[in-house]
Amino acid sequence: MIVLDPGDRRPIYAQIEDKFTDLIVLGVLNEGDPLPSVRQLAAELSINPNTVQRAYLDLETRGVINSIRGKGNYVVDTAKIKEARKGEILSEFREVTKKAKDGGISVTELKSEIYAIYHEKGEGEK
Amino acid sequence: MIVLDPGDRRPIYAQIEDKFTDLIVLGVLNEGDPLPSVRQLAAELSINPNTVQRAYLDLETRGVINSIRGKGNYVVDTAKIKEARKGEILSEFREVTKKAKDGGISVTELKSEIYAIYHEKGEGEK
Amino acid sequence: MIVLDPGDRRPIYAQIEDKFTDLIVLGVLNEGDPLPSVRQLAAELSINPNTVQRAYLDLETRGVINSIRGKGNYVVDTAKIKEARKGEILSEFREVTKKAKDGGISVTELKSEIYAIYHEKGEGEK
Amino acid sequence: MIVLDPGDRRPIYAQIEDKFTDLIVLGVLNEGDPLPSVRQLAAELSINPNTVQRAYLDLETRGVINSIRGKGNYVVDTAKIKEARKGEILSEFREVTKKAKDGGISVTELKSEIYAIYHEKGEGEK
DNA sequence: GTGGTCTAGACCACT
DNA sequence: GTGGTCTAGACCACC
Repeated sequence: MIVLDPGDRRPIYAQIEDKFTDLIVLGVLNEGDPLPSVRQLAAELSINPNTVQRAYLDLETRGVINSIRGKGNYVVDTAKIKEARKGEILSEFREVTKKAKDGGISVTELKSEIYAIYHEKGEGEK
Repeated sequence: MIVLDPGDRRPIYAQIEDKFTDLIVLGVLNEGDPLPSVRQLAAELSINPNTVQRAYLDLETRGVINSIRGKGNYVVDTAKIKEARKGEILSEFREVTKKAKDGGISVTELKSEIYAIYHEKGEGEK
Repeated sequence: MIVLDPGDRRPIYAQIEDKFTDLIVLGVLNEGDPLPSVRQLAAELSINPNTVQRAYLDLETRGVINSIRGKGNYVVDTAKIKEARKGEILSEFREVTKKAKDGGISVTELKSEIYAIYHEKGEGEK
Repeated sequence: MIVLDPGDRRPIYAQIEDKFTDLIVLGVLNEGDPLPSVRQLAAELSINPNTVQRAYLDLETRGVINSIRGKGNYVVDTAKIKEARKGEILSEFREVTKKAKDGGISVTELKSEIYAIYHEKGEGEK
């Protein structure tokens, strides 16, 4: 369900957090769904349970999941997450577009990139 | 000439490197132009000279500048830099566009963002 | 009769204990009154019978109820409970008042809060 | 500067967080002031550096302090903290006052407690 | 020197 | 079984 990218320079816990928010945004995980247990996910990824714990703690702080002692971790609030995520992406998009403008990249070039991505047939990757 | 953003979580040396490549891409710095001396820049930004040193060292490794012992640091090779930078930006742009697609953002929305950025009146600074 | 608050971070057994002492302090439950059976309450709240058992055990240890094998659990000693509870509340009250003082909250502000609470029309529930 | 209460049932990291926010509310720590380094505080309290780290991380997440790699942790935003703290205290105060009302404690009794606390001479404790 | 991440292993509280 | 806290000790990145 979750796969780590060893090439990714970000901390492991951050990758885990992102993967789960992705799963929520994509609609794979829905309100009330349980996350894998701390120990189980740690075993699956062969990392330390503390690292998973930390990721889950962050997710709880951000209001993405609800941790219940002795029971498990459950998704909450998918709507808010999706909205927040959309805002983040748009702000990133604006930033990189500004850089593109400064770097002398033309509007047509950007639009053709968008076209390519939104109309690609096979999902080839992942 | 260079301003640090304390809110930026990236290491200071990385910020410095980026600022200088930005200045090159924007055409403010051109082939042969001198960079401020390590000590002077360190004093200006009130940071440790080691940090500036490291940034300059990285820039030299990447072939952006040329360090001459006892003389100073000089810009080289603006063309290659500009090309490389353009590639980086485009790859970033593709990545964020993919995320936007997954996040359910429409093509029209992206295009309107691009329009807004490319047609905004120059607002002097930042 | 008893309702659990999932938002409450305290352990379920503690919530159950508190609810029953509340019912006693409020005069809903009186000396000799029976508590619901372990199994019945567990079913009602859809929680594990062990959790209810633990709550009842604690209440017995504190001398609030009397467990009779094969018969049930009965309230004892309402007077002592009420006194003890009053002491607890006052000590909590003192503590938070001290914090209020340190936090720069004025006496008038506190008194107006008290006034509001003691004179509010009963708002049925919650 | 910071003292732990072994009798306190709350986790150590939570105690540390509270102590520092207290110091801010009381005006002992002000905007820009540095906190003790992770290792130093850990040594002082003879606890594990990880525990201090966790406390500082939480404080940073809550926007109370600013962690700068290789430099230290610095207080930010004292005004917002003080306001938030005041709100928390008032809400606690309301809650315990309601309990007092339900427990049959009179308004006069509460007011006399307030008087005693706000007018005590020697600060005896801490 | 500083903060940040991770592992290994232990113990506790709760269901 | 579950999540939560803590220790000990290591290594990295940054200043």
